[in-house]
Amino acid sequence: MKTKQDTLYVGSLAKGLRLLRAFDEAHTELSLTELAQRSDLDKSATQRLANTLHIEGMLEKDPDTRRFRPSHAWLQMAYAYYWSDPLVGQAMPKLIDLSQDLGETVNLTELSGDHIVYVSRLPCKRTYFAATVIGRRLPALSTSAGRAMLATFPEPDRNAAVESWPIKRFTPSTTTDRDKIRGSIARAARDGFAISTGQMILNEIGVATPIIGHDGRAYAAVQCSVSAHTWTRETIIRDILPKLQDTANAISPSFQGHRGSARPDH
Amino acid sequence: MKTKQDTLYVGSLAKGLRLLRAFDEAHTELSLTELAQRSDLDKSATQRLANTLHIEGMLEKDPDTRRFRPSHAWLQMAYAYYWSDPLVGQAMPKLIDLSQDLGETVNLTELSGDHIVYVSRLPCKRTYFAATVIGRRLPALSTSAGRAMLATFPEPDRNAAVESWPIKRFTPSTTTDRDKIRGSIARAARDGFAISTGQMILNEIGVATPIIGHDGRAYAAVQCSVSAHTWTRETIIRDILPKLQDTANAISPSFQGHRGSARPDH
DNA sequence: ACGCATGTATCATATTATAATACACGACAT
DNA sequence: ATGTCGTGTATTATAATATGATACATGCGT
Repeated sequence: MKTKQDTLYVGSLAKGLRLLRAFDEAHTELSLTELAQRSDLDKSATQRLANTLHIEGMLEKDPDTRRFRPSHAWLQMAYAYYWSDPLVGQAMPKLIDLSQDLGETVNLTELSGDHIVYVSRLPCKRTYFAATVIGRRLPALSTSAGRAMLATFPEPDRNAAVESWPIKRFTPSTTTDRDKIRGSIARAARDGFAISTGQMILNEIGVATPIIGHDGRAYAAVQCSVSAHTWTRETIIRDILPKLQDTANAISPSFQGHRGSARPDH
Repeated sequence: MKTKQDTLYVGSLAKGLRLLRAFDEAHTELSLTELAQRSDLDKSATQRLANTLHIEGMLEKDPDTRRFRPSHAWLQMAYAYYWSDPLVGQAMPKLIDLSQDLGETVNLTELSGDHIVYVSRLPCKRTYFAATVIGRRLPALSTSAGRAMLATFPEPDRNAAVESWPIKRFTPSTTTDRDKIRGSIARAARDGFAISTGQMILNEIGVATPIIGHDGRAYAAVQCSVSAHTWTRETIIRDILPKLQDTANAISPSFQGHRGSARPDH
């Protein structure tokens, strides 16, 4: 759009990234023309860029169907990420203990702009695979983890987020009323944890506790997803919450600072 | 091997990818000059490309230290990968059951050229975090999973691999003798599973069973890593192996075909 | 056999990325 | 203070590079 502005901006690289972003849960393998459509590039550009990505091992190409797919290199990216994120190394052993102790699925999530990202996931009970895979992004306001984190922010920031951050309706019971969300976050600020019901999946309850950073704010949270068939708000608070909080608290002190999410603001 | 390759090769994109590849377990955050050195690009190119990657959200930049790091987008790549890999969706529920049943760490690995890649990982016991993170690549010949897969290949292919594929010494007890490896694979071909001891980490035993594809070959394996302090070859074969095999067999029939790993051969 | 959609290859053109340069800032040493 | 070094940043003129229109090839359906 405004590629013109900067001589420090390499358009070809950016276009190549657009090809990569064309793949998601609904588009797992793409033909050349689909790729072109989804990344809004003309056929020639797509051809050249996709070919380059293929040669460089970022895209696999089925010799028969001629369709492209993410390669194993995409997993290596996650590998590199894990090492680069100081929180992951600190948290993993404790999260493993927690999941063994609880016998329920435990997740580590981080704030990423106005979304949360599932950074690590320890599935225990059989659960919807789809629900939370590593790397999934969800609107922070619609998740227990996001609310637990936001609850640690000063009130002005909190309110600004509640007003402007995106919300997406996943189930009929997803909360879209921002006032209710504000209330939920206020309660989380008071209690130190957040619980949400059926926001993403029906009959799914999420409970999250914040991992507080050096500045008193949380940019990460420990989250636990359980079935509403076997758990209630009360039993969760009684049996899960204490251990969840212990884990989050055990991670917090050993974790100082958070990854600057600054974007260029030219 | 310069641009002369083709007019279908976009050098700028390839260079950008080299920047991404500069990050690994030993290089978790890089300054501009480090980035330039590691990707073998001059300062100007690095500046432009890194800036582009930053603007596009692929690299975070610490405003103070000016150093770059992988962003959350790197996790999203793994997310997209998971959806694109037909094996993952099939295997996950069964792997979860298995890990719950065994109470030991279970991994799903795939063959990627002459390496194996950890595609999914379900940690149970506290274990070295470093050992196996998602996305890690290891020389196939040095791993139980790699040998279990190779064992399903016709003998000529097997031998060619044993001769030419790379080996890396990780511990004093890593097997570097290719004849011994050939023997290990031959045994795996006979038994239908592979066991290796102390290849990656001392006092660590790996056992793997192949996930057989449509052509009788395995491009994936279910693997289990346990401590030599609590397990022996015999107890593993008695208590772990049957369940491991059941799981691999349960995945195999529902999984037809494998992702073509064809590279361009111009 | 035909049209249509898709993947592939080619090539002249100028848009685009390039790499040399100069500037700014902080660290450290004398 | 004053110097040098190592950085990160910004600005150019230059031509090399990516571009996209085009033509060719291939398969699929009717």
